[in-house]
Amino acid sequence: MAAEGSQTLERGLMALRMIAEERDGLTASEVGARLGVHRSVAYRLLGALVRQGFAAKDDANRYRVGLAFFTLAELTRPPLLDAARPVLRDLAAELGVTACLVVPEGNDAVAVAVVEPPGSGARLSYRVGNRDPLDLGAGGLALLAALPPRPGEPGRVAEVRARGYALTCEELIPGVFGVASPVVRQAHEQPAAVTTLTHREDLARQAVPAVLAAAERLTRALAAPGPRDH
Amino acid sequence: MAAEGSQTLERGLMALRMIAEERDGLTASEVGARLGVHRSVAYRLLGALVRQGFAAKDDANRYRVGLAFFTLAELTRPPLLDAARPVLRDLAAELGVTACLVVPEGNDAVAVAVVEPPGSGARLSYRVGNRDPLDLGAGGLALLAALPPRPGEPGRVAEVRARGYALTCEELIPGVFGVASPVVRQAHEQPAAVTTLTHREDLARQAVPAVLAAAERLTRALAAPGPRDH
DNA sequence: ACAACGTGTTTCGTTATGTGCAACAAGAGG
DNA sequence: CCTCTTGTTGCACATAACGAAACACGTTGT
Repeated sequence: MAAEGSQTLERGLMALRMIAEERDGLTASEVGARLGVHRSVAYRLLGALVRQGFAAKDDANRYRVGLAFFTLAELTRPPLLDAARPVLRDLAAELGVTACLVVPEGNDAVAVAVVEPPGSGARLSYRVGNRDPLDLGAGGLALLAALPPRPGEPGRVAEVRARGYALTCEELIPGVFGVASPVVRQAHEQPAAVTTLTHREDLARQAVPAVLAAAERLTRALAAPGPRDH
Repeated sequence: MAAEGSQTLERGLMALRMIAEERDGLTASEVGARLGVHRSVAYRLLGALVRQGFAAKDDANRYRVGLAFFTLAELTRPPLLDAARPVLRDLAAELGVTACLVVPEGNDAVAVAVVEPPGSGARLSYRVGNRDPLDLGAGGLALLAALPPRPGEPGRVAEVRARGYALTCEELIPGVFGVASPVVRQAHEQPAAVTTLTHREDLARQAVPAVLAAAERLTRALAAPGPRDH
């Protein structure tokens, strides 16, 4: 089940990920260095990305993601993301914590949306695309509770399933508390979970009702037929 | 300035675009047929896309876009798109027309967001990613009016610049009228334009004030510091 | 002023790499 | 039952990607 091959494609996709993750873009030399290949190779890879519209070259020869990337992403964007944004924003504003939406992939929980609280106070930053094991952390536990039972899942998942939320203390990151609640979806669809991060335990405990309400609100929003913007 | 090469990468990116544009995904054989290569080649290309997370294989061996694609798009998503969605939605609902946001690329106007009116009536459908020449159609003219003057731009651009909107009659598609107004942004930033499509001329003329208001609303929303969701 | 360095960019020979074909397994349909 | 199509994997060959070298250009430092 290996099916190796397509070295060039893989390197090109790595380059695409690199320029997407750097807000200021990258030069061909930098991409080559990170990829461990000669500058000229990176130059050609980036040229192909540009020709297909996935990257664009700056005035200063820095490469950033291109328009084709945005338009394709917009075409395939799941309604879940549009529905989640206002819910996360309100949650972050109400509690003053960082609010995320996570979905399962393999044995990980992946963050697909993150909203940090308004204002200039200290905040916990969590990036879209971050992944943590499903059996560690509030978000992953909430996902496990929404998924069909698996062999070897942690015992406390039953508790999360009964209560409707998960509260974890410093499980993933020292000094960080998490509160999460699953978003129920169609039986055949992948679940999701709303989760919040804070470094104060009292805030985490107070957050429980709001997180539960946010997950329910999102569940209802997905059940209702959303605006058709296709 | 040619810089050819990277055939494999280009084919892989084409495959990625294909599976993103088909809502139901594609099989390896279908991708191979459209690409003009052997099934086994498409199979290996798609395998590389899956390994990098840009594609995912269905239970029925159909390939769709993968999680890495969404997370990268979310990381690089311009604030313009988030700000535009409610504006376009209100505009579409108020007028009962299709509302779009377009940005310039090269000599084309590219649609980056489209909202169709609610309800089940007949609607003009326009897809994200569609591109039309800048000098044809209301959206393109509005962009030209917002861009620094170019040699050889159509004479009526001056008029659009003065009035603040463009109204075109069946310029791009027979029977379709367009109304557009530019969104003003920072001097060094790319302009955008709000545009609407309808097949009734009276609706188009009545739409002018609302389109102007929507473009102004979006301009103000971009000037204000948006919520930091990073 | 010059020199030394780091770019972007192109050309070129070599070799690794992707390609196409064939073959096998599995499933659907007739 | 047979047939057709699909997914999947070896294999030999030819292509296409690689890395080095070279050139032009702009910076930086001396």
